Amino acid sequence: MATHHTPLHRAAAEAVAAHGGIAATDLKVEAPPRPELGDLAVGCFAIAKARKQSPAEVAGAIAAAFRPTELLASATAAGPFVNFRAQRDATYRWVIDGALRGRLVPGELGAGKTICIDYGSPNISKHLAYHHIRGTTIGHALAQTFRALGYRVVGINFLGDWGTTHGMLLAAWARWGPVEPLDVTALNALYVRFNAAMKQDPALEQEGRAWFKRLEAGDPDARALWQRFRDVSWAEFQGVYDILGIDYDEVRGESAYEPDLPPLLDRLAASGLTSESQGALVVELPDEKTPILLRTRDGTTLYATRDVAAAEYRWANFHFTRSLYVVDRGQALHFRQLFKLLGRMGHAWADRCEHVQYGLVKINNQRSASRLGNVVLMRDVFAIAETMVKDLIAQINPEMPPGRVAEVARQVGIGAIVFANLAPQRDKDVDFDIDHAVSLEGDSGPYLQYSHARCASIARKAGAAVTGLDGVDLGRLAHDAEWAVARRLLEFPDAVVRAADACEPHVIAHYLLGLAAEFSRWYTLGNGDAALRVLCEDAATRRARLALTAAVQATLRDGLGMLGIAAPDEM
RNA sequence: GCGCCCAUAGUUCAGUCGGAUAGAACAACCGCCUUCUAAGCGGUAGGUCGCAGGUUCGAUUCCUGCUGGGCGCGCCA
Repeated sequence: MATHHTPLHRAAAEAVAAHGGIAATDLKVEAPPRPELGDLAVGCFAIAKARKQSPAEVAGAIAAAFRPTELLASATAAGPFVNFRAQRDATYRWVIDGALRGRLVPGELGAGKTICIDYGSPNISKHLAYHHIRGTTIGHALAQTFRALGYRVVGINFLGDWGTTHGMLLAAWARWGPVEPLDVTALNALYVRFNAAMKQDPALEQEGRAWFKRLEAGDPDARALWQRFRDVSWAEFQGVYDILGIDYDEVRGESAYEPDLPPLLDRLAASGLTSESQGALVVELPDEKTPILLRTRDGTTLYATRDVAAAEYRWANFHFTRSLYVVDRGQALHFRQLFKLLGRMGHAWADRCEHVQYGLVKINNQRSASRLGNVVLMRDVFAIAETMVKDLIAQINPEMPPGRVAEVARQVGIGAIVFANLAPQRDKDVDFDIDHAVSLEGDSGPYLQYSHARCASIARKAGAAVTGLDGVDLGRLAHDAEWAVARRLLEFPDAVVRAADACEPHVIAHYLLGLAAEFSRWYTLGNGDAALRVLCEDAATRRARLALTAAVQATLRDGLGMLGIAAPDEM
């Protein structure tokens, strides 16, 4: 079952389906491997099976019976495939008009649907280390993508601000505090020191647990100190989110669910799901070797307990179509158990919850972890990237005013880092390497931004911006390189929908690389032949090429926006 | 031991709801700045798609086994 997102794809599928035997929505419409074969291809395998004929026979019959339509000019059979050629004028019109009006992607797809996305969600009192970039950028990209498709998105930062870890910090403060001025670096150092000390003296662990128990019991001193740690941490995190352009809809940490936990535990006990094991409260789950723990033998709650409460809160408040947890793969077991538990509690919406997992960011081939202290900070990598871009601009574009340089250097530097984290599939581990993370050429964020800046530069030089197709003679777009660009634009809707369905932003990242490459090939033709430039002599041709350029620019801008990457007009 | 994930060019990665000659980028080599920004473009070279079976008209894609690597497996999150 596939839904087609452009009228051309629908027309091609219908032309084949009209021959009988299969529904248009069951036909895959794709681009042929080589442009000389055609613009859209439909394989006749399924339909041939249904009709008990050979695929080539069916393809031949469909091609022979084909009559041109407003959108499709011709159909030819090539073995088991029917290859269609599009009517170029009509296609240019649909695709350019759609891109200029931001309506290439089906923006009504998510109408009336809500998607909760839990992403980022760092622990307070710890650094935002570089490895946090992965989940943060993937989650933000998904939020932006679903928004573009018309979904109501609730971006949630489920701050890790509760649990034994925070008791340990209070214990560390009691031993070695106070620390002034207080910032996340100081808090993180306390945490690392406490973990190191705990290795020497296991009794410290109990100290940490005792402090968390005091915190959970509402001890005013513990609460006040915890609140301060939380405020200091959030201020730091927010600075980073601002740089990344992230604005959460909900910042509700684990602590927010604390009042819900006693009644939740009562309800679970009453349901008969829970049992006691070695002093802890657990729930046994089908096909799981280990139970899920909800309360320690000390009587304090756990991550899983608060996750149940948070899931119920999200359902009660948002009635989500999907509830996504963008969290690293290491927590796969936890989420599998959590969702099973929600199901056993009778929540029919449990199967709308998805763990959107991603691979590790490794540093020097090691897993980075705050508690070990072997971290590279996100801010430090940002700073390196900005400096690299600044140097490059000084060489390439020395006339750019200094204030503008600072802004663009940040946009491009951050863009490079964000793109490097979004380009591989989620599941892949990525090794941190500064040159790779801040790649400025080849398949990179800056390459996309550069292509966008070139489009913008052409528009600037042309004077008036193209806002519509009135009076534009699209028949002037006669070059195959221009057509190749339009064909690529035609694939944007499907790329966006696929990215959203699979929660895979890299689909968009790779689509944009292809679009930028196609545009760059076209653009470069003008280097050798002035008649092939967008800003050529002939006014009517210039208008048509400007419209196509504007469509590319808009699509790059929109696509980069979905990835959470800025699209500067010059660089 | 059990579970989950990964394995494609020297390197980093696309392609995998089975389908037409497996694509980019980086690195190497050769070209293109009187050029709308060369952060670019063209070309050459580089692949037994980890191994072995199986299903199929057809497998890099699905299934099984194996090898190699990663992660996880009750009181952290």
